[in-house]
Amino acid sequence: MGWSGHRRGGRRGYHHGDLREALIAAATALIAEYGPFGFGFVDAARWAGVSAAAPYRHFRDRDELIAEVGRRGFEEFAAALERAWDEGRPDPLTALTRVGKAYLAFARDHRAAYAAMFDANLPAAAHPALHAAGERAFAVLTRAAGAIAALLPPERRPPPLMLSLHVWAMSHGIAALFARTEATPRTLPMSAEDLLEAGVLVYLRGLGLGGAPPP
Amino acid sequence: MGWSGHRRGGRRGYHHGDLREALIAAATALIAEYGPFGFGFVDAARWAGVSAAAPYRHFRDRDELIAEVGRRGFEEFAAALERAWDEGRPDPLTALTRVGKAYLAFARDHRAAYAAMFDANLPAAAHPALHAAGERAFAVLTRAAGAIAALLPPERRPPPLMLSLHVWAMSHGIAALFARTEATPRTLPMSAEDLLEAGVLVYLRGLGLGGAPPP
DNA sequence: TGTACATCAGTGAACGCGCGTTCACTGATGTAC
DNA sequence: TGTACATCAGTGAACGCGCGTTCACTGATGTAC
Repeated sequence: MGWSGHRRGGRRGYHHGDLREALIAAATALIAEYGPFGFGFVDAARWAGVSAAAPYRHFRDRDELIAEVGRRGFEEFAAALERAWDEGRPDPLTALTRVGKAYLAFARDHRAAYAAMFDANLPAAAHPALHAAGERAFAVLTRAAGAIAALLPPERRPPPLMLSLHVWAMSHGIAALFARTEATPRTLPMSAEDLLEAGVLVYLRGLGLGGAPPP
Repeated sequence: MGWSGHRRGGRRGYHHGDLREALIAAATALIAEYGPFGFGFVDAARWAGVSAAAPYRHFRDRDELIAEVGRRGFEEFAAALERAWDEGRPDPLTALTRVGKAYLAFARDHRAAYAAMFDANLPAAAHPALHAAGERAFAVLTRAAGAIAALLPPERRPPPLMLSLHVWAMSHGIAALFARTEATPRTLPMSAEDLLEAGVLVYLRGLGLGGAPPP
């Protein structure tokens, strides 16, 4: 995956073969362990088994490396949400619930990418590719929101953008507060997934979707 | 506020007078500017105008200083939410809307504290006072959620804890994604405050509160 | 197929820097008498 | 009221350390002929 060269396995000689990829893998591993601020260029080089000067052949600085981890993260994230949405099959509400689970699964399984995407706080202006990828991922959500909104008669139809912002905010809030177990050993009455699913369902019901209030 | 001594104004002689407070102020200023990972013990000392060794008289290390900023943040946060809730006057829905605004206002006006509270990721076990203060702040939300839930007939009443987790998650999500303007110059169709208010109202309507779906 | 050459990824030594931490000290403060 | 003394907050010098960055270099690779 993403491995373009003819070399296989580890380092073979004076040249690395695919140091760029190795550095991205290093950053991913190190961010997952120490957070986006807890690692450095030298770490990444050491992890990849090259000298401290080598990374400069591939990245201007640390931020550019983090930005690349985040950019790829957003691409994968968009693909995962897209897959979960599956064009709204079998119906938009079921599909949106699946998207929520995919969101949390991504945050949990790609901690480094998620941190690079949302915690690293890289200025959009300095990292346009990162920002553009973020927009693409968000667009998937907004498209889903459009399909949900279309279930309602036009006069009660909310702006899809608002809907997607709400879903995104609740997803991110739950991911940030509860799904990354490490620091907050808060005892939840339910799993993060169930909490998000319940929240989104209540919200959709508030829009007039999915039946009457609970019995 | 919190100034217990008889000294006023700045440094006067060999002894600082209230270095502990000065270091907390320094950390607050520095975290607001560089984030919880972007400053160090030496910075804080310099900011407070003392030698690099002085902070050790008051804090074991950097984390303990951050934890104290976070602990105080949670105390203030709890007080601000409590004030906004105002025992649910004039009615719980109006009061909860006020709490939402207070939440975002706090995140914006106390960036350093908010970051120390939610981004610094200090292990709860190592910082029990911080964790306890966090619980107290969360308890305010849960109390409000109880009053909201009590508006519903028992057979349709959701667990207050779930309700408060949902409100908290959406508030934190919006604060993290949109209210801290710096990194994400996303153009919102409305203010973060209005977005949160709308989200919470839709959610409450989904619970069966606050009237029918919009016209 | 072989050879000379250009390219450029990675080296390793070197640097300045600022951080965290320690230590014996110093001098301001409060208190006992 | 004055004096001697204990306390301890803050000093400043010193240290080791690892980071980021630069530089002239080296040697592996691919390619032109």
